Amino acid sequence: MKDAVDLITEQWKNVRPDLDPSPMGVVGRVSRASRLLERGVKEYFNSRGVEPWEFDVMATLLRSGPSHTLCAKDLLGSAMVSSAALTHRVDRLVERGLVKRWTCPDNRRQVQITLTEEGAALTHDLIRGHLGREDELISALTPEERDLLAGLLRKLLHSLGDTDL
Amino acid sequence: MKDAVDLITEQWKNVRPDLDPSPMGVVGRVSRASRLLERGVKEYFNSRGVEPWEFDVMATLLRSGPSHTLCAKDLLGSAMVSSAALTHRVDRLVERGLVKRWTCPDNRRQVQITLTEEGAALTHDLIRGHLGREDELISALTPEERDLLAGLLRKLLHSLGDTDL
DNA sequence: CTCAAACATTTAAGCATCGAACTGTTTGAC
DNA sequence: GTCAAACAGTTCGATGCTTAAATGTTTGAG
Repeated sequence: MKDAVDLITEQWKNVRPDLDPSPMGVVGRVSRASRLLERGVKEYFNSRGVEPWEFDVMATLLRSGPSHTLCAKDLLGSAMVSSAALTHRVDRLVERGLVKRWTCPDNRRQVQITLTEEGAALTHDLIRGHLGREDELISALTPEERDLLAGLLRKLLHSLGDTDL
Repeated sequence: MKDAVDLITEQWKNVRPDLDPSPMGVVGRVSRASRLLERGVKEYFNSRGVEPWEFDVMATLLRSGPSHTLCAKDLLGSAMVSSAALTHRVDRLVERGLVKRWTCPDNRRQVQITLTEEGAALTHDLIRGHLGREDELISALTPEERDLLAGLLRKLLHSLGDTDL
């Protein structure tokens, strides 16, 4: 069964027979799959009145430990966005009362961000449905295929220098 | 070898042992890989004074056939962006003299977009380096692994309704 | 001790995106 | 033939992102 990327690589072969378009077969599919998956994830969060990035920040705090607190720099590690974008995200979450921002007394350069009770409760409430939605989105793949796919991507991510923390 | 997503799923298992975070193992990795790959691709294009979306539009026209022409609707099919975004992209490319926009005489609702000589030459010039860069980005994977990965993603994309044309 | 460099975050300016409303064109049911 | 609905693009307003510059804090070389 052909997909959009097969059509694209075939077209390239016609136009530029001197080149091997196969790298697109991987990069293009990762990119397209990411967009479609993120679209599906966004649908779920929007149905719950939340933006995906709001969940991302809150989930990182919830996951981080019982204090539900991280400094901006550590939050930045998982977020894959610029520090300016993180400042903006935290601004919005503070406005919504989902996180608190406070200066660390030990190092007044650092800003600590803590999930409020409300933020923690909301995140706990969202995570089950979120995982359910993700499971739905990849339901075409068998458990073995999922593991295989995750394993290949892990190897790729490692080579690209992906690191948390 | 663990990656960032392994750490995230482990943290979830601690915080919510009642849930199975494994769908994140797939969705999270696709998303992170996509961001890192796109960052690498952007570096190449920026080094050549072009934005990735400029190349995307021009490459779609170049691939489409000898006339290097498509109407906006067809361009939209491959782009995975809104029609508003496409209008904006074409505006910018017209300003740079890389494409021409003209109303189809047969159906005056349709706008045709044609690559200029300069746009076609630039795209021909960019494609080799682009494929080289993509090949570099996935160089950690063997040819067999690339095929396997592409195959799994093709299956996933198909289930998500990805279609060109 | 001092002060320049390093560090952590915020502010500022500019851009690409989106959804929704709008303009102009074509189709087809009557 | 007429006119409402469908269609193809564009415009508008708002959002979130980026890079670069700015602010305030800490460190450490001398």
